[in-house]
Amino acid sequence: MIHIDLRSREPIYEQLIQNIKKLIFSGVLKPDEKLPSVRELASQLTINPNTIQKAYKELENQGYIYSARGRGNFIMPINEASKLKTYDELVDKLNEIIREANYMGMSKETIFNAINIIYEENQ
Amino acid sequence: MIHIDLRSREPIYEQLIQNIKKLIFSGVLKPDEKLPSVRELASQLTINPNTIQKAYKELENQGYIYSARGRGNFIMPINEASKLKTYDELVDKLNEIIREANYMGMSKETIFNAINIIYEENQ
Amino acid sequence: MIHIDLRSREPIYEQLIQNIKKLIFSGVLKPDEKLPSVRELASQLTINPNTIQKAYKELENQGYIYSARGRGNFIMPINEASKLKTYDELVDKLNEIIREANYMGMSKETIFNAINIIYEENQ
Amino acid sequence: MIHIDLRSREPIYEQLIQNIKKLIFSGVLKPDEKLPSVRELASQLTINPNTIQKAYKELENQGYIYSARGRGNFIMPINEASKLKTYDELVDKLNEIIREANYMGMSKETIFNAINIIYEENQ
DNA sequence: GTGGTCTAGACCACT
DNA sequence: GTGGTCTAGACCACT
Repeated sequence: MIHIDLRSREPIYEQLIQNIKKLIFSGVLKPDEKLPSVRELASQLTINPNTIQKAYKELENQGYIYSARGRGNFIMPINEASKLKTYDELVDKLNEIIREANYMGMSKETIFNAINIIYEENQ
Repeated sequence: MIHIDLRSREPIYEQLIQNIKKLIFSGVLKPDEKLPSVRELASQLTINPNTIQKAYKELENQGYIYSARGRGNFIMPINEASKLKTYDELVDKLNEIIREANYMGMSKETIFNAINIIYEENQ
Repeated sequence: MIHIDLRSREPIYEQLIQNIKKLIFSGVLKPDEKLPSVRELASQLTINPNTIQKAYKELENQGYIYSARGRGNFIMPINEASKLKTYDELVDKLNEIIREANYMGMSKETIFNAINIIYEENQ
Repeated sequence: MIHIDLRSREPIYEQLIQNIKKLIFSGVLKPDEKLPSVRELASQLTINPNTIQKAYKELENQGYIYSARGRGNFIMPINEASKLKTYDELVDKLNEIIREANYMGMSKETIFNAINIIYEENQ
């Protein structure tokens, strides 16, 4: 489920973060579900436990998981308020993308087409 | 022209990068135009020159400016190759946004509405 | 009574701890009074029970509440010893605050003014 | 200048953070001054470089220092806006302290006396 | 030289 | 068993 490219210039812990986020967003990992323990995932991926720990810590800082000492790491459930916060953040990111797309000469249609294709792929 | 919110939790050099990108995207800064020197901008904004340097360096890495030793930093002109590269990168970013939006329960319509509003604001 | 800002960057369990402390300090929660059960408060606030548990555990570690297995969590009564301990801890915290205030160029008067205003607000 | 108690329950990296903050607040470390390199401080204190790195990273997150790859870590200069931000944060902390002091039965005079003594000690 | 990432392996606190 | 901290030592990117 988790794929790490050890030859990539992207740090392993960053790849781990992106992988786990995808699993959360796609619903593979559900709210309050327990993540593999640091050691377990480390041996599964043949990656050092410290690197897993670093990724989990960062996911905790970003609000995607929570950790309970002696019990493990768990997926943070979403609620209405966190939805609003995320909506604001996503709109900010969309704004940046659209400004850059405009500068690069892409039309509004190009952007809408791209998004339509993404929605079809994600279905 | 550049507004830095020193009370924000966003690092100053990140804010600088975003500010300069906005000036590039909006056409205030034109291809091959010279940016203020590190020292000049530092004294203007009463910010540490090292912070300006860090922002310029990152903008150079991202391909938005180029530096000419002894002459200064300049806006990188766009060409077809950079357009294609940027298009691919923007689609990747859109993909991430849409995955997270889906997870947060936002409909396709919500996203399209947000984008329409952004286009109206940017006009 | 308890207000959680889910959009804040402050972790929810930290906000919970601060909220419950306020209720203790203001006398709303009295010594030996029973706190809502973990499940009860979780459903009231539509927050994950694990988060409530984490906050209760930390309040217990800090000496503000005690837990009686099978009966629930209760407000810890204060005694002379805990007063002395708290006094020393508060003086340590004040010391840190004053050192940072000095560094930031705030005068002694600024600090005393701030404290006077706080006392008026808390009346 | 930096004193670490290896037998303390407080993690070494936390002690390091507090020590460096004190050096900043007392003016021993000045704005834009270079901190000892990770390796240098590690060998000075006979502590592992990773632990120093962790402390420096956290100080960077908290806005007290900034890091420049290949050059070192430096003290973040203060400015008017960061003063305002800090003022707000310190008032929040004072508020918490005063609420707890009230609860513990300490009078306003007790608090003011404590602060006066702290100011005399810091002179 | 310097920060950033990573491995291998250990011990502690807490459940 | 599990997360958190720490040591010892290595390699890479950047200045």
